[in-house]
Amino acid sequence: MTPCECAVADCLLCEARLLSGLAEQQVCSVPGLILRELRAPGEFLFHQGGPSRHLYVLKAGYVKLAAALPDGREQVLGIGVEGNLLGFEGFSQEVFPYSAQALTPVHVCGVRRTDMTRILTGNPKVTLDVLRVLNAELERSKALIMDLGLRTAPERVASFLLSLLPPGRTWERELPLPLKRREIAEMLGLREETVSRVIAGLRRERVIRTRQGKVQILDFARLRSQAGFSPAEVPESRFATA
Amino acid sequence: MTPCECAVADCLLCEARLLSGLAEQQVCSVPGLILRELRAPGEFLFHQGGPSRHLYVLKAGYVKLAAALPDGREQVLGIGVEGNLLGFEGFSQEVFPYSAQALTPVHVCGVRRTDMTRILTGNPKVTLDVLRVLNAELERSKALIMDLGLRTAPERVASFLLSLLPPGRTWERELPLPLKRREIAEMLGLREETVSRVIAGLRRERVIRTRQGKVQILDFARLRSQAGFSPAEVPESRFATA
DNA sequence: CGACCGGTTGATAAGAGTCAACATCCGTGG
DNA sequence: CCACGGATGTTGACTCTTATCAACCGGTCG
Repeated sequence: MTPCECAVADCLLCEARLLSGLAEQQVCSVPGLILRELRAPGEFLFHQGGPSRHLYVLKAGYVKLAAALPDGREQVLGIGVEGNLLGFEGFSQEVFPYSAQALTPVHVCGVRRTDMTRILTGNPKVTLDVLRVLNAELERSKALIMDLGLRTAPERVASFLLSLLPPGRTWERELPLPLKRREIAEMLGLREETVSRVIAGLRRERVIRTRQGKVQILDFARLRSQAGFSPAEVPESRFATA
Repeated sequence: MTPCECAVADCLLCEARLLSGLAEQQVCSVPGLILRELRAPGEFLFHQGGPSRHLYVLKAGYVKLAAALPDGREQVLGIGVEGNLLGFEGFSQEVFPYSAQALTPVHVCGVRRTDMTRILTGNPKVTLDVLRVLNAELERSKALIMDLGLRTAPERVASFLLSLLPPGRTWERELPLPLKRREIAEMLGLREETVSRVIAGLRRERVIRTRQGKVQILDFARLRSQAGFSPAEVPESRFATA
């Protein structure tokens, strides 16, 4: 019953038990089951098309999830944050349908797919948690679909900026923005130049302030109205889920 | 152990057992647990923003899943087909984040959310199945994101048409197309007129043939190349999952 | 028959993409 | 410590795709 050595609270995996040898023990303490990995910015956790032998739980850092078309066009499908499951689609498939690349120093726990199946079947509670996490991910995907399908460029950028806000907290603070213009564009189905222009506009209008990998929202109301949300509507955070 | 009265093979729910009173019995045979519903085309299974008291398993028919922005713009998020879970996001939320509307006569089984939790905790196997279905849905969402984020109008339409193909089967046959031009447009982030023009073009070029709620693919290779898929790549069916 | 709905087509406008130049930031090495 | 070089970000001029507005066709159903 020693707490998991990685010492992250509420970890899906750490909560799970596994019958190994004689006794039920915490998953984390079964030797060789969980591999803890550290990745530097730019490094890949896995590649689109590569064999999906592991699933990951993201413990710390930001990860870019992206898929490319054969001609090279790339779409950022989402940003993984602390607590997210990565490569879970590998659970029912042989190859990863997209790549995961560290944006910041990243800390993950990896589990072999086969082990994960065992863990899941033996831990209904964990499975329910996984269900919830997956559901949340589906939500985020649908939100991105809404952005791409029916918002204009300025609306998409505004919506994106709002999605940087952590759930409960209101704006005020300076927020980390681990994506380059290029990557924001690839996420929003726009071009780098367009994103730059829109952001420049927002800056001119004193709606936001940008500073080197950080953004500060100065006029929350205006940003929200520009994003096309209803006055009351609080856009669920699609980014900082942590 | 009487087979489920709805007589659909491989139904997630029917496979599940539930401890009710004294004995474990099939979920379907517990009176009052499953409500079977029949909906006419145009009718809603549930509304965006409405309270999510039930989850549904779609047994037969097509269902349109769509969400609207406060200003009325509507995005079709996907098409539900036989075997799909509907309103499952309600599992972790109080209100449905989108609406579900029958496109054809539709047959669903509904379960109260609270009952579903009980079913899931007691049936690890079912939970794994649900996981897989949810995963598949995530895939479909990501595929739509790819369409919206980096394909042009003609590419989107081609990609959409290919997504009508059932998984294993090759083209040849005439395929059902339960969506109006308007709805295709709402799904692809385009306008009715644009979809119409692109389809007209494909028809002129003898790539497809259209006839009253049906499409026939005449030139599979050309359609696939127009969609921007790699030569080998078979686009996973995002539509007729059944 | 006439109204309505879904679909098609045309002319024009607007939004975003493209290409190209330039500005900034930052790390590196002299 | 400063100067250079590459990567990132900004801005401008022009182009092209797709949206918009409008008319029209063909079927269906009162």
